[in-house]
Amino acid sequence: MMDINKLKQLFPDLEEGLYNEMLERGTIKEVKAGETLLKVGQTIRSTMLILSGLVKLYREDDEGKEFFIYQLDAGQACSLSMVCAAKHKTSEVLAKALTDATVLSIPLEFMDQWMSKYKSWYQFVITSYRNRFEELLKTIDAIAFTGMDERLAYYLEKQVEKLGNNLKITHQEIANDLNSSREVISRLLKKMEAKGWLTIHRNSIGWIKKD
Amino acid sequence: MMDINKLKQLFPDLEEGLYNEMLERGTIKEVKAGETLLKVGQTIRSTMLILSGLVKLYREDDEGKEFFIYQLDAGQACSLSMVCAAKHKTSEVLAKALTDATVLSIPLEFMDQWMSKYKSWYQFVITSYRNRFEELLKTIDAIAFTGMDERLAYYLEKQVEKLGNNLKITHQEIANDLNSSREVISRLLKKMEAKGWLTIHRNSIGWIKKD
DNA sequence: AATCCTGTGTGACATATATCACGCCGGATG
DNA sequence: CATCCGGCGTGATATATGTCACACAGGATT
Repeated sequence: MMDINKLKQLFPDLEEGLYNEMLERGTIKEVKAGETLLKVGQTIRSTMLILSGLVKLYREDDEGKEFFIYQLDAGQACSLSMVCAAKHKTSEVLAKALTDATVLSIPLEFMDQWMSKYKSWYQFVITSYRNRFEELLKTIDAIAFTGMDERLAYYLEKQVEKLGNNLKITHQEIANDLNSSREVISRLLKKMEAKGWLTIHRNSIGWIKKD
Repeated sequence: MMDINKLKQLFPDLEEGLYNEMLERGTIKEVKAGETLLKVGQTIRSTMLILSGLVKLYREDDEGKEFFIYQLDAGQACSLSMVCAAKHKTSEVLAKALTDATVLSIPLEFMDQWMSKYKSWYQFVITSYRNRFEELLKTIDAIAFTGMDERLAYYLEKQVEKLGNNLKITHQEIANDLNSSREVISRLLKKMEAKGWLTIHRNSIGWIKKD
């Protein structure tokens, strides 16, 4: 159950009244691992705050290929859904639950209200935006400046940070996230294993590299 | 000379008092084409609003290679410099004037003040952020999903939009912006010329393609 | 045990892009 | 005019990555 204290832990530094209003106005949704929270093109009617679990965000191309851009932890929010100056904006990204997750869904109409009513809210929104922005820049660095090998290493490191050093993931899934192909990923993983960075198992990867 | 009416034209929908304060607090700076406005790692002490000209934003890698991410027109602002919850943040991007430009430089201390004082200001900041964010996503699409040919076309189209259909630019400059090499760009341009999309001249490119 | 199915390994090949080497051209400068 | 230099064209080649074909292994199902 979600009470105000948990909310405070997850989203510190907000105003008292805001916590109450969040609980009052929002609805809690449970999603299972693998489920889609938000599709590209879907009209955004509410904003989502992550209470537990991990949510992965993807960019999609015309043919439906999915490119992983970043993921959201508990205590974070989908920045894009928090600001809709023009109502009926549609989503630019695809959001999927990586693990089972709980999200607090708040109808958009409160966004504008809270922006002016709670100073702490717009600060939250703005720092949220800024942080996501910086992640995007890092993502761009990875694609623009480095090869698949470094991108893969960066990807795995991020996953390990969040999920611990025994990743339950297939080579194919990694390939999809990086918009590459299974064979390429397999070969690169092989090289990394040879360097002693990790161990390859069926359906999982054991991470060893310390730095 | 910058008066309040020009300011209103460039940045519509702000509050009366804000325009006055902008002129009062800000300093106007003139920069020549090619000059650097902001270096990576430089501490941000003020925010910049573009009054005239075009400013290009780059991401830099360790070896100093510059990757073009987007550009700012008159009436836009460097989003990253507008929010500095933590003071003494350093810049994540490199900003260079593409043409001669005029910018309004406003010390950071006013940012927080204005955020709470002027509703229109934080709306401006937020929509600014959102727009830049969407541009970043498009940039990611271009690198992640498409080849050099499409990226080049996209790049040229954007330039033409802002600068008209006679671009004064060298192949080398394009290559730098796209983190590619001159030869590749030259060859691709050749193909596009063959398709009748443009004409190649020394130091310039004439754009023909309508859509 | 025999069969399937999914994940993985691997070689051969295609393609895009980067890099190198060199030559050419045209405008600027002496 | 002669020279130089920056911008451009072009072939040869290297490398990274994507693609195809197929083999294999291990767990699950029958």
